[in-house]
Amino acid sequence: MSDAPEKETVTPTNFLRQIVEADLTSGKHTTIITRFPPEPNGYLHIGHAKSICLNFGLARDFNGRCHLRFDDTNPAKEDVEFTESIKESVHWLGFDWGEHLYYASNYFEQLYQWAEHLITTGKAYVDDLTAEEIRQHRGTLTEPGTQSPYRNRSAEENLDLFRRMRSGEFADGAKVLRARIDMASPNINLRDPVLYRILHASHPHTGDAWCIYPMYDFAHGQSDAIEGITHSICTLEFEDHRPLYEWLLNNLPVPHQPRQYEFSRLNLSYTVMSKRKLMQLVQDRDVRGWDDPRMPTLVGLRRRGYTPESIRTFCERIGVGRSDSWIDMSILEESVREDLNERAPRAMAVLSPLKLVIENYPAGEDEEFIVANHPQNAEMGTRAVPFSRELWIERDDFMEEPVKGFKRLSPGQEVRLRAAYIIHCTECIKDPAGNVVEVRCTYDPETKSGLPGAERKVKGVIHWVSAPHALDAEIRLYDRLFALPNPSGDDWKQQINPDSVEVLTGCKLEPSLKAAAAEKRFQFERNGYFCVDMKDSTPASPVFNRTVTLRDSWTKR
RNA sequence: UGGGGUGUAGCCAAGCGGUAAGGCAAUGGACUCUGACUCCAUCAUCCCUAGGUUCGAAUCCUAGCACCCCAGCCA
Repeated sequence: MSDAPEKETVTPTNFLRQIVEADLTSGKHTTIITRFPPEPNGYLHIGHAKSICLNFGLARDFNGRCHLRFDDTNPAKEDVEFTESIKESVHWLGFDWGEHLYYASNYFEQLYQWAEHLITTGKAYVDDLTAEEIRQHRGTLTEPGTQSPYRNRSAEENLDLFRRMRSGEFADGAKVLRARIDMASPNINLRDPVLYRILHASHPHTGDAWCIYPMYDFAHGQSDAIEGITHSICTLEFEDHRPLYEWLLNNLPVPHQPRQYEFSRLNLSYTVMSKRKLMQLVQDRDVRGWDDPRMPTLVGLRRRGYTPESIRTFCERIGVGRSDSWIDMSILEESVREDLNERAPRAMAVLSPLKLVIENYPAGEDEEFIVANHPQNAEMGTRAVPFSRELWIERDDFMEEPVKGFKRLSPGQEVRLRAAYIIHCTECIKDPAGNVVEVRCTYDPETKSGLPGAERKVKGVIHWVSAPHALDAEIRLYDRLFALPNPSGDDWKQQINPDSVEVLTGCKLEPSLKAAAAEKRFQFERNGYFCVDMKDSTPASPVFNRTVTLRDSWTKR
């Protein structure tokens, strides 16, 4: 009956969606097939999430499919450790490749045959030049390259040599197979690119079956062709490779002609995204591992408390384009807040405890308040929160001499204890050094939360935890990993934010948090969103990670 | 000084010759038993610059300028 317009979730368009739409309506394709092709040499990060959401999202929205393909052509750098983690992260993010799990290494035999085909047709040759010599012959950006003296070997000789390369006759680096294209091409990728190199290394997936391995360029397009990929989407730095991608497809009897499209990779402020740098942070112990909650890896974000939904929302919001861009961290942060605000049950936790004593509350007595788990969603239920004469409150919620605009507790002032009573501060007690160690106050029994007539307005509301009932916990406060928006240069590690993690012990939690399961997320009222650490937390000594703070329009001033 | 790209608000990003969507950030206000949430309002006479075509240009043309990528037997 409502006239309210449907709240439709519009997926923002982008040039790739338009291409896919056009290809489908024109009949160029009846279904689309995309792929996400990680190299198993590291953990997935938020930049990969952009690609995953793009590729799997396109397939999902246009009733196609998306393959997960490991681009495992370099056994020197790859490891099974990474393939399991990658699969888990893709699933965690919410995508499923179904039966379509592939490895480029599954195509090694076919690729080899195609290499022989190239040799036979005079379009590839075995080169004996060293890596250094090949580099010198390549020319420069402004000068053409020069031909290798081995460039004009006969097809028969090349075939013989290539077969002997395969059989293991030569040492690493002794020979390579190169495409014969154009040493004078202005596109350096076309100056007789290396197709195969000798690598006497055991492969995580093919074992010792091979001692020659195809280069990326010789594996990727053909793998796309074998799988029937219609739209092969990669990042901008591969744009220069597209002529080579197409040259190979045009010169080989492939079963299908995929098309490559490029988009700009994600840059996120205050963090780093390159695998090399992430690896270095882990190896140098600047962080506690790939899943350190400060890392932009998916395992790190997960441990930090980010939800898969929030990361998908983030990827939708930032869009897909071709211009270099730096996404502000606040977009990622706002994406989790939005998700967690709706889904995280509320609880009270005091991070930096200050004792508060209610002088007119009978000693030794206590009571329970039934508190809603979510202020806007009654379906999330209620919980019992104990109250007593001695409470913990946040140190920051008391100021002996309040600054202008301070709405919390100070001598002579009153404030509401969330879900409980209004209290009036009488005095504070200090240690010999002058530090406030205890706050004294009185309460008004008539103002008990929920009581008729208890809605008297007070300027502030603070959270609290009953001291005798409190649970002790460790809480880890995380902040951005780097102090500068774009950590770069040789001294990029000098730019690590020294306060990127602050470990608080002796924090006080309300007792309902006792049985919280690993990864369970909460909003600690007025403090932020927190989750139970999936590795270090135990029922006896709980550990929480701060995912993100609440927006704060007060301390900002 | 070769080749390939990109330039729309502080950060992203729609726009596809008919008179600048949206999000994040920011600002002001309302509401509030979370200084949260929510809500309302403000935020590009202008689209890298300069010319040109056109009744009309961010969109087309020309010439510049700035920035990014490419010289791994990495991907």
